[in-house]
Amino acid sequence: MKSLKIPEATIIRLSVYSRYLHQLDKNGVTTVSSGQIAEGVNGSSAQVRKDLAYFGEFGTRGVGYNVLDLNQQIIKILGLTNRWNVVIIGAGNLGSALSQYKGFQERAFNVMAVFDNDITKIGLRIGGVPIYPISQLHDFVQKEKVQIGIVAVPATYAQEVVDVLVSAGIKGVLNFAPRVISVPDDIELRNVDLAVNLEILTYNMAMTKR
Amino acid sequence: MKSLKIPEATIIRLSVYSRYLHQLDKNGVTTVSSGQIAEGVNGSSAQVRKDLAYFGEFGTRGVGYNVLDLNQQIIKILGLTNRWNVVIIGAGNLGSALSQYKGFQERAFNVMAVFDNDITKIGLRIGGVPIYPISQLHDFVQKEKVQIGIVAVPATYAQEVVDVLVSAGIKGVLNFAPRVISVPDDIELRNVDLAVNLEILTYNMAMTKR
DNA sequence: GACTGTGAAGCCATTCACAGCT
DNA sequence: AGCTGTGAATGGCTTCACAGTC
Repeated sequence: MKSLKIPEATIIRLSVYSRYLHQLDKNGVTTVSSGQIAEGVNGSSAQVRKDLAYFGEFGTRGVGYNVLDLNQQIIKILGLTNRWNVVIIGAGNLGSALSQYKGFQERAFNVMAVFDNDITKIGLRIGGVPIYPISQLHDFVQKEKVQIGIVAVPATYAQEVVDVLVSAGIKGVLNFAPRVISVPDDIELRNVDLAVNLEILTYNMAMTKR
Repeated sequence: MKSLKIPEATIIRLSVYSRYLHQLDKNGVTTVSSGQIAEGVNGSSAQVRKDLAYFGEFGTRGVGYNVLDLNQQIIKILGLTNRWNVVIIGAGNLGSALSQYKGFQERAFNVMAVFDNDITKIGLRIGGVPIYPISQLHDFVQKEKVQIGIVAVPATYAQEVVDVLVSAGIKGVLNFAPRVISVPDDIELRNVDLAVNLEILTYNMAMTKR
């Protein structure tokens, strides 16, 4: 493996390129240049080439990139050639929305179950995904070899839930609770804070007003 | 105005500090050091001090920061002293979840209405927030002086909806649709792509396996 | 003694510019 | 002629280390 340190920003962009390439392919486009990709995703052509260069030489000089090949390569880089087993914890509004989110299924994610401790919800299904009690979370993760847990519970319970996931052998956590979470070093953790995103927006808006 | 260019990463962290300070305050803590904040948010103390130093001198040498004062200052920096009017477009799962998301109300955001073009939903309310037809979006934004639009419609309609928002005089857009959106230079745009977040997770997980 | 505020150093990411291929 | 791949230059963010203050 030659790669050593790849900027996270590069990975984010690769994911965006991938979606754009998929769109191009659907429109019957077979070849694309770094300049065209840049235009499609609001970036620069040098940036696109640099990002791809971390992982190999996917293009043809004088020509460009083959849309399908390139997308296949990116999908491989992102680790999406095999599907991932996912559980969602929290059957509230956000958890329900995430469990039906088409974008997950379309990429390589199987949402296998939702867990909640509201007795009235247990046994129900959200768009085909069953709801189980949190007491079964640990065993389910272990038995079904779930690799990713999406946390959509109130902030107060977030750490507690993550601890259960970790003890059951989860490998990655996507946390939507607005709370700082601790996990062991070998567990991947990403936080999505919806309010933070709005606040960055307002900061910029308040700024430009001057 | 002395500030010229503040890293976006700093703004994101300020938002996180703010939430942590709020939590400290609720626990009765009145004074805090940069080191303690760093510990609470998984950062470094130097980073905390640098972030704050962009905007002024809020601490006392040898002592630390006053929790309440500092949080007040950050809230001011983030532009959250006045409340912002927000509309959500798309009454699907995600739009519904967002419209009831407590984190928005708790900070400075009024979710005034949800818009959708599904006739069966018009007139209903999602947790107190009314649903109106998209045909009324333009006039509502204008009349109610809505500053922020949250886009939670399918990717195909996202640009279309944003165009309406812009023409009605919106100032900021938070886009959840997995599609690259164009807006004029004077409109703030932020994208939250849920699938991208999962994909970064899988990239890192696939990496560490080697 | 403890902790902030900050210049300087170090590190990382992006942009530039061009050599190399088709 | 057109476009990729990449070393070099630039710019930006983070970390270090310490002077300044309480």
